[in-house]
Amino acid sequence: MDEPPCLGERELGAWRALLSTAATLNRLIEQRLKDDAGLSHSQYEVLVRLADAPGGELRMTELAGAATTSKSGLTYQVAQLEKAGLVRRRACPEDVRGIIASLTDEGWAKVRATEPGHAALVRDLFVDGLSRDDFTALAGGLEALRDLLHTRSGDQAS
Amino acid sequence: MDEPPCLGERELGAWRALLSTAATLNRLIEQRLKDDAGLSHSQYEVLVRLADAPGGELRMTELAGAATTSKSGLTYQVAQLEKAGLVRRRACPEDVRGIIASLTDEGWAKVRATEPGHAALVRDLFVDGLSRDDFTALAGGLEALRDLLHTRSGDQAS
DNA sequence: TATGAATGGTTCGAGTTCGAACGACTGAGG
DNA sequence: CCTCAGTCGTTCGAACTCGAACCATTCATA
Repeated sequence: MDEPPCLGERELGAWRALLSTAATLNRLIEQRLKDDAGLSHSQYEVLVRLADAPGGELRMTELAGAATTSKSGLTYQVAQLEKAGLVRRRACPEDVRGIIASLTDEGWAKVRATEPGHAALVRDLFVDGLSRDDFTALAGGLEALRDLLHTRSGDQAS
Repeated sequence: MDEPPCLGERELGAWRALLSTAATLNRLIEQRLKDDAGLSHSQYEVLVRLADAPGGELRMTELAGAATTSKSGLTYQVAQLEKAGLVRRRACPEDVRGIIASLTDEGWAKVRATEPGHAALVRDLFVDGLSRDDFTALAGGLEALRDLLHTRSGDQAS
């Protein structure tokens, strides 16, 4: 009944499954994206976040907060995207420190062109592998975990 | 009834939750491991795989197959671990090409010293966040997905 | 035995990632 | 008006990652 000092079979298996699944999925997605659109996964994520935002623009901090990358990593990726002509950067009117990243026309076009193939692959690899019920359960668990971790991440302050 | 060309709310949410959860979890684990033991997450994974294997040794290929990293990445990490004195490499008696990586005494000690704290953190962040039933469902889904992807990954041959 | 395909592991170069340190700016409290 | 803590985004150096190219060796087949 008492908690063992280390993880049991069950927990360890689930943990490894999470790591392994995420890694493999990431690798396959990355490859497809590279072949189809010449984008890395993180670059594509940035583009999609922008496309989802009103007006296709977002401040760097908001972008970094939602993303899977660090502040400095975001700076790098946005610079790459700007070099590629997919994103433009401009000053934020309300705060001189702020920088707003916004999609160019070319950026919009790239997102529209890339999204269907990407979505199809995600569906193929991730969604269609499980029964409807299993998928629902998985989705629920993941979202609960994400929310939990999100609150946990912001708790460093005294 | 027909599948939409793009992912629905439901699927997209789950997909992002998976990416976000894995990334955050990885970051927190990495940090703890670095502070506690001076190891990166991938290094720790290599050590644990070895500790799980009979005799604390495994051939490079077997190690790479199970791990979340590529062949060349593994070479690099094992070299780091060897420099740190935690792992030794020796020739494989049955196949001159092969290399066997094995834990040193110091490697065993490191694993034993690090595991409890690591396990506690995984339990805290990953396992204890969900109810027993939710966790079981999540684990089942993840393991099914991993197996599916594993077969899918080996299908490149004609 | 010879030959060609496949495997095991390393090396190499380019790209990506992170955290720490930084300069610029804001906003609250005296 | 000052000052001082906190925020915004960038820069920097070091570490990590990957795929492709590469030898050495094995295995299958003739």
